[in-house]
Amino acid sequence: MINDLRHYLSQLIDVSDEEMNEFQRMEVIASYSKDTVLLREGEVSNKSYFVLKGCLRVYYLVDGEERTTAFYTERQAITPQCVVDGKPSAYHLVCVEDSVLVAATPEMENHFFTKFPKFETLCRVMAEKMLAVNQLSFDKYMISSPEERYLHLLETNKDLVNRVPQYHLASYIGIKPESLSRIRKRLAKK
Amino acid sequence: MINDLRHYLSQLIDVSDEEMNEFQRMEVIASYSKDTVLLREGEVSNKSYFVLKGCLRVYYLVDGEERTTAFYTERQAITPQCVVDGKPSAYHLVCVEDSVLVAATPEMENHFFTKFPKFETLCRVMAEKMLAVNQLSFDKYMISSPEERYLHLLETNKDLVNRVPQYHLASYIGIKPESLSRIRKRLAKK
DNA sequence: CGTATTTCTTAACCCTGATCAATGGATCAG
DNA sequence: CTGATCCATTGATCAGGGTTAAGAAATACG
Repeated sequence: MINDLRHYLSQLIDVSDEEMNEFQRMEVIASYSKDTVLLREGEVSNKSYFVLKGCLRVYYLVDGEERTTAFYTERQAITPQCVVDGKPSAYHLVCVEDSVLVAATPEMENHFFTKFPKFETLCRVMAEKMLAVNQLSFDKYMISSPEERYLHLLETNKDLVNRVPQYHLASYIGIKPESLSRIRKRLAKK
Repeated sequence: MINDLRHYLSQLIDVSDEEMNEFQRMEVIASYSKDTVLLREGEVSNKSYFVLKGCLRVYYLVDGEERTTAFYTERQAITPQCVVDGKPSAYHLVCVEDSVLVAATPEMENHFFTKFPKFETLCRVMAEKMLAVNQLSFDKYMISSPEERYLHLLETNKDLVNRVPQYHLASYIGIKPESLSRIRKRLAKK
């Protein structure tokens, strides 16, 4: 899997053997089986993740009900809010599939940034891009109806639709599984 | 206003006269009157903004109707997506009030980062924080009803409720002005 | 295989926000 | 002061998602 990481990074910047060896030494890559809980509501973790393989899901517990707000698949990164502010996490982070992840703490990152400064520039640029992308997704969500959100998912993320159960997707687009069923039926008639 | 900026920055890092003078030289601070359009849908701008005073609004045009997705007030920053990806902007950015803003291009930022590297670390950390905050707002929006969103606004951003017209707020929480009126009426009865 | 469990679909009825239309208040220009 | 415009409110009716309950389909597992 380290080669997947190298391949991904090499598309963004030049990476040396030395740098990749440092990744190896820090033992940041690990496998997690399906349903592994990476972060529980109320916990304070210091781990950020980058998905090399698999799929993660973020959900909140609202009146005992799971409300999914995000999925993370290959080449996506998540730094839980508790890593940034040190407060108990408001949500759960779990593996929807068997997954291979890069897991790093801020300390490990700083160690790495000091040794290889260009990675800090990379991370700043990536964070800015992710912020812009996230803002855009947020906007799209706000200006769309559930039906439009489902169609948008089909267009831009068909992969995800096939990988996760529909009741998770329903939650993700802000409705109940029954309603997603109805929407699918409506759309099929056209 | 440069002193407001200095005061803000000094809460985060040590700032020297030399650094503030560089800000002056770059002429990044400017005033904009109410209703000024900072960015139009379809345009490609290279300007990022930081609000020293006033209020900005982001909106999309959906079927000829304005759909507000964000407000930015004092000490908030916005890097429009077009600055990051160079594609035409999907939204409009306008001043809701007379505003004083820091406006910078990526070139100006890089110039500054090269001269004063600690600002790059500051910006990376801020981008990461903003990403976490934005993700959290997104989540909150997703798991809330319009009524809950309005109550949440009152709790966390009463200031904004008093500064912008209700039909903008209604759009922001995803409903029509008439519905916000009804929600307010419902709530008043309790 | 066959059974259990999980996931998806359907139906009836309810509730909230959308739509359309009208009204009243506030603000502003002349 | 007087329209004109903008904004907030109200009412009637409509559409779409929520709720509840049942059953069908798919999947897992002994």
